[in-house]
Amino acid sequence: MSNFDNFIKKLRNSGLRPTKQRLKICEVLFKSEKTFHFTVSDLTKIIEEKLNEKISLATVYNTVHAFKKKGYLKEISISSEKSYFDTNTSSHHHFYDIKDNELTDIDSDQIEIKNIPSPPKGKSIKDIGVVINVENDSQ
Amino acid sequence: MSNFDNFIKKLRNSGLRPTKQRLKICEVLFKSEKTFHFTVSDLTKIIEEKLNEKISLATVYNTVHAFKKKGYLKEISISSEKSYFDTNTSSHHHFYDIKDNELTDIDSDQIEIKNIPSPPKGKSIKDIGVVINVENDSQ
DNA sequence: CTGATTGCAAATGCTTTGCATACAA
DNA sequence: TTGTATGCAAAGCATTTGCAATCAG
Repeated sequence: MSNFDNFIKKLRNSGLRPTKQRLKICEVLFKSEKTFHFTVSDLTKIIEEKLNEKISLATVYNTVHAFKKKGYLKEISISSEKSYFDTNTSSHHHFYDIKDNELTDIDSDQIEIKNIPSPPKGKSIKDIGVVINVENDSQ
Repeated sequence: MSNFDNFIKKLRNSGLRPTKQRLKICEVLFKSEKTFHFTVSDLTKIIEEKLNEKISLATVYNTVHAFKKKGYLKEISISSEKSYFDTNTSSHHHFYDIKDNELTDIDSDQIEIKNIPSPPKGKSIKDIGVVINVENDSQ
């Protein structure tokens, strides 16, 4: 079965109509096994430059949010300047290069967090995110 | 010595002229021992409502950035929706209530992180941030 | 057909900029 | 006096919204 058919199934299964635009975006995001990080503007650029297609910005936002809601994407809040999305939706952490705006994944089991303090009264923990800010050695 | 004089010294020491606006903002941010989190719009509102003063938005941004650069404030990137600043400039972590947009500090030594993976080649660790997302129990 | 989706342009919200005016030293 | 800082309005940018046109089922 081709990727294409998989994407159609994937979308159908979650109640999203497999439109041309959504399939294009699937192609960019989920074609490879490799996960990656992107901003909406990255994604738009890829669609325009690599695929030579034009999808309305509103639709890209729309789709990214739909995919996020369906759990195909995760939003990462690391920089106040840029809003990143991650095709790796499993619980994991990140290295973040402040200068280069570059994200690298860290497997969840690669880091051990001990002594997690109890959350404020009446609240419970939903998720833990670790960001390790890094910088080039020589500069 | 009054707070006021302290603020003047503080500003002078870092090469910032102690203007009326900057002193007002110091008053809001550093009067109490307690540290807190705020957005620029929070800060503007406090100045207007509590102090009954009017400081131009541009100046508020200006000052917050100047204070950040001088190390009097820290910027926290937790939510892609809001940009928070923290009067607690020591290395520490946060609980974050996604629904209420509420931040709570966690002391740095309250959490132990083990097995910190080595950073990408040629980069070194500058800082580690842990965000524990929480949610109200009953909803 | 019929509701979902798209695309455009306008609107929003936050932040920055340019520049004349006011201020601190 | 001289360079800083302020304040305003305009500009920028990312994101959202409204709505008519289009598409999928």
